[in-house]
Amino acid sequence: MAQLPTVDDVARVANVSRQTVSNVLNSPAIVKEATRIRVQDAIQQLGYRPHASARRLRTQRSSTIGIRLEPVRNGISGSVLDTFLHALTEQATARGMRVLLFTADSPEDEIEQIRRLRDGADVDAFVLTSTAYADPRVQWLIENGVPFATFGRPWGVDDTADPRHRWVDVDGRAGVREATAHLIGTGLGRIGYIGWLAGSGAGDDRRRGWVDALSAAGFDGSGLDMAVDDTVTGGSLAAETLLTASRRPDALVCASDTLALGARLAASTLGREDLPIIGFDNTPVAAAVGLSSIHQPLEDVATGVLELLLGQSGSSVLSAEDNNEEPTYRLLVPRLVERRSNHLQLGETTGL
Amino acid sequence: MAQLPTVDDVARVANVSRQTVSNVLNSPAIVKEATRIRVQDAIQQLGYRPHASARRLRTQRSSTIGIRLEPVRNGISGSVLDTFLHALTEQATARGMRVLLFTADSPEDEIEQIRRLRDGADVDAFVLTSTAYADPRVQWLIENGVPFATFGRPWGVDDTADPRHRWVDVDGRAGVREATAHLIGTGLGRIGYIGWLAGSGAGDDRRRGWVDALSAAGFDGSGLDMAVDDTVTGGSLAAETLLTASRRPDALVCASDTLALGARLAASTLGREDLPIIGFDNTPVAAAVGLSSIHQPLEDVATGVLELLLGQSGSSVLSAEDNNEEPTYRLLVPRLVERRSNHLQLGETTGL
DNA sequence: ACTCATAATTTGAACGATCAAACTTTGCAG
DNA sequence: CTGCAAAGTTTGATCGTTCAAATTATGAGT
Repeated sequence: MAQLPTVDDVARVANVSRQTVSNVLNSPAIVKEATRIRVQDAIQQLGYRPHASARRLRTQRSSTIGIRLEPVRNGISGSVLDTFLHALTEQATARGMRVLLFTADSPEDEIEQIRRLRDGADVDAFVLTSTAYADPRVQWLIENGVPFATFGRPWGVDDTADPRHRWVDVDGRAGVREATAHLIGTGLGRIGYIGWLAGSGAGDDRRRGWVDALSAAGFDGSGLDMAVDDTVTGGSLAAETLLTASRRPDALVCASDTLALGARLAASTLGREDLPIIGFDNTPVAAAVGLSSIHQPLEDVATGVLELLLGQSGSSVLSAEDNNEEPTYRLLVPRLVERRSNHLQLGETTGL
Repeated sequence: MAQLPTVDDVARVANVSRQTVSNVLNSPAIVKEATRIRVQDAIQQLGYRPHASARRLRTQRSSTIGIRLEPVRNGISGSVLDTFLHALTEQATARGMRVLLFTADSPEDEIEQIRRLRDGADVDAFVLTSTAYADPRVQWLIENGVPFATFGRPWGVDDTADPRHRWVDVDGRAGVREATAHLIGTGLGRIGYIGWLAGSGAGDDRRRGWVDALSAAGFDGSGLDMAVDDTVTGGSLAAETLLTASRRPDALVCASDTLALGARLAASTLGREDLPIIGFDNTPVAAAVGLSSIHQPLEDVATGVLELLLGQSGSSVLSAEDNNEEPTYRLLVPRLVERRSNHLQLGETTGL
């Protein structure tokens, strides 16, 4: 295999100097048009592409974003991070940045991996997902002056306070509020809620949305909510408990599609195929089974993360210090996707 | 922020030359023990880490593997690639390699992206997933001498022929055969099969496994199989058709968990909660719903891919030419994971 | 035609590491 | 104590690019 062409090769063919070739690539405006065209032809002809490592060495920028790939967990909602990662990669590439993966066993290990990648000048900025109360990673990154942005709020601390923490999040509370209000709007009165155990930022936030909507409508939610692990079985058991209690809900809102799927299965088993159920995350599973769900605008999250890191249109990482009075966070609004249960659809198509 | 320390800084502190520091890092054996310790102390003290781009420029190796992140599709099986990606990243890191993501709209675009990353010397080798009949990407990579390995066989061409194509795959045929034989072993005679439409390598292969097992047992499969799109609805409709036909199956094997989930829903609707159903991929959804499934050893696939690319223990990419008579492919055997349907479990726990 | 500012281009140095070759030290046989 | 190979260490060059400063070309105003 022949060596890859270098700036010098291009310069020779175009009859200019190294630097002019470099200028055509990096600041075309300062090169005379005739020269620029000549150089571009030479680039085309030789199939030249700048050597990424050489450029990075000289500019002291890696143009690379690091992100941890979380292990596949309970899993139905795994597609959320997957979709986000896809959007992030796509948009980062469009801005001339690369996305590098790493894995870690724990927050501490994640910090260690971040340190490794940063010290090797491999990565300019990091994107963190799934932030928790008093997240140790966030604290470490701020203290060490490493540029980063998170998909997830700084739960626990005053959300908007620290401009050194740039974040994007989806307003789960508003989403659940809307979903609950929607059900109320269809004439239903007893809307149940199945959420996660207390203590997770996102979980507590979503539950508040349900409370909001009920009290706005003047309804009483007592005895209509459950808090369980984020598993299908958890959702099933919770739904079963609610649906066999004295005060039965006539619709359910769930903190995740996982719970919603469990609830759907339990409801069907109890002969309540028609029970309206709304999940959260709008996963492929929800789409497949015909569950309504609250959709997070993940592409917009990716856009937001990149804008906070790189500025409106830039392609190099801004340091956390030089923010120009812009807000350093974005709170996006999710939207409800309505579906009819596949159980019903199945019955209908059977009839044909 | 202070500049990161360089080899020269370490050399100064340890009272040796640049090169000795480099040797301590890259070939510690040739450095006298006393010196080595002194240098290592200095490295520790300064928190030195080699500048990745500088090293890559000099060595002309990026130590980076590129992989395309596919868009989230129909989706239940999305976790397969996710899990594989996680395993690959983890094992690659352990071998001193990085994993860089990219996206593409089509095979042609994927080739274009690969070319971009290769020409920029950003990536040493590529890992391809989801190979198809006469895959254009494979052909391009071979012709252009770009090192790569695929998760998926070279369908269509003689599997083992071309040593320039290094691949790892899971023997779906054997998996389905085993699953079918297992059902036969429990005394069932009419095992149905729901698979994909003809024309996909993996799909046709899996169907053969079902045929294998039936003919080995001397059973007749006619009228017991269906070919549909890989969707939950597809699985539902197929199962419904089979279960309401004159010759009804008393168990089902499916080409994916997606189909299996659909089949499970349809079976339950038809009052056949007890119908044994086996899916493929062992996704979180299957685990959640309590579906038996055929599990692909994705960690072993990642190990295999890296061994084919880097050799048994190396940490730099081997060119496709210098294979030492080793086979350039691996066909791994999946295993059946048995579960009892959650519908049943739900009923049982209700009884308590 | 002559300034002189500005545009356009070129040259030398540097980024931080490793390679290859040169040099110095060590250890052992004669 | 000398010679000489092997072990250990250092020096100079280089990877391909961009930065900073120096140089040359262009053109408007007098």
